[in-house]
Amino acid sequence: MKITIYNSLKRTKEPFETIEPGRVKMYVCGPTVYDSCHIGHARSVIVFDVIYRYLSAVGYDVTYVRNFTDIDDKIINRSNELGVSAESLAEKYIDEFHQDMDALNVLRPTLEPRATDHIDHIIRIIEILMDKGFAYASGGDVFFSVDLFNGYGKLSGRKLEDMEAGARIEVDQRKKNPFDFVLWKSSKPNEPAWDSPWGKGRPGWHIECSAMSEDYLGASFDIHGGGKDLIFPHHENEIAQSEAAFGRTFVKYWVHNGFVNINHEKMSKSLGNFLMIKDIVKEYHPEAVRLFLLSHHYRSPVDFTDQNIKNAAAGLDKMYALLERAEKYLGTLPDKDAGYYDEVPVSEKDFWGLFRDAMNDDFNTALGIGILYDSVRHTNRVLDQMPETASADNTQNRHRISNECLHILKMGNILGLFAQSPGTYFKQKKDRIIDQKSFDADAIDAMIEERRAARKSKDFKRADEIRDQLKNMNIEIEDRPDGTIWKVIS
RNA sequence: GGCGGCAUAGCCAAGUGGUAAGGCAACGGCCUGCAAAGCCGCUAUUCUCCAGUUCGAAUCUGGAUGCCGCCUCCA
Repeated sequence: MKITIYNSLKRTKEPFETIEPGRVKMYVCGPTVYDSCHIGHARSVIVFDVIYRYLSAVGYDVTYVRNFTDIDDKIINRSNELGVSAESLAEKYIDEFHQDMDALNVLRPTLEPRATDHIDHIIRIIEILMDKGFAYASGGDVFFSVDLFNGYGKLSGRKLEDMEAGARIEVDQRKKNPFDFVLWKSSKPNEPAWDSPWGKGRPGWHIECSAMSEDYLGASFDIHGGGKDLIFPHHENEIAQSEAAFGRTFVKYWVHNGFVNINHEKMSKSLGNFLMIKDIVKEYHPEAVRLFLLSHHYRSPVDFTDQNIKNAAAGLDKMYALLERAEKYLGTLPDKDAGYYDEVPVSEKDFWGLFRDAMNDDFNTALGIGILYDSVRHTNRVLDQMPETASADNTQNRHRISNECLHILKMGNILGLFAQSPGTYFKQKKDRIIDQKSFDADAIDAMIEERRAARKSKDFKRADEIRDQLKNMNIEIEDRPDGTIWKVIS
């Protein structure tokens, strides 16, 4: 089955055919680094991380570029407020971005260019646009003339004459058309500035992406992504600039992810309900955040609520519990890149194949996660039918379990799950809770030991008393063949 | 005003013409000293409403209602 992608430009799903066979060139708009990243950034980054992982996994040679916008009005304003240089402010938030994304188990893209490293290239493109008559200078600013670009509005489906110019912002009188946008912006004293043929200034927002994408991917490339809000004006303007300058189709597939709401409300400054990544990962496992976000189709809005994220966290526990069980049985889990044992009958369902079908259909991770749950349940069922430890069992059964785990690990690898060993996962989780709730782990272990002794001497009354005591402390115990474990009920 | 999206069980959520995935919760069973975990079963004759196309519609068309997003250098 071939991959289909929903193309925002055509408003329909299309078969995915790369410009160059076997190669994918992908550009995704990264953050403007003037503040910490919130859950919305996480979604966008994770969505494209999964697309990157998947395309790579199925054999494409993927060049993935994600930029940093490190010069912009917001950065300048913030740096003035804080009394630090724009450069050091950007540096700080680039570091923080990396910390957040590493925590979320996001792979680094092939390249992470910064706007300020591409000023020369930006100026060259503006010069091309001036030469071709698409741009005009006024004062120290340079504007792009939208009326001269045939096809302006094709991505966002807007017609210039239908839009309410200046409905919400004052129209700049120097513009020939209110929708003309700035390519080069003259600087005020003490603002970061670069020399240009039009005087000292800095690039406009949109032009940097045209420059950086052309630099690393060429004038035409396969996939351009970003949040839905970027469709207009950012991506519309990128198309206009790049196609006007280079005379070629800019991007083949436009991919846009939906928003994250918090308790049914849009995140906004006025509501003050921004959820920052660094705060979320203090409370929830980063992979639970991934599982939650990827449980919805990437184009749909998702609603971040306590209930929903807890649901995902419980699901992740269930998956890791199965992996722990299998690991105990096998001694060690198979490597995700290992081959299947083909001398044992493959399970009645090829879960990895089904997962691939789901991903091939416009990266339907929600459907894929359903298949992942299916395979977890199936593997639990198979394990139920086998002796508890591998020592008493035969090679064929071991290989069968190994194959099932391989399916699960491969799916997890695409979704960015199961980066930890089950042992580490559960230990970290427990340590974190002990730390947060100041539990005395030794005391709990002592109670469990006392209960074990009571059970051994058939004093079930005492054993149940201890269990009830623990339950009152929000601790639940589980008697396994090889001992009793405990966990905190959340 | 222009453009776009969404409405599926108590909750979350897949599903774009062939008879409703998956998760959570609830309930019944197996297992267990009893639990927990795991497994099995059960849980929407039906997909906001009305009309139409079709042998057949959650899926297509028209209309209604409700909710949401973009048109602000917000992912």
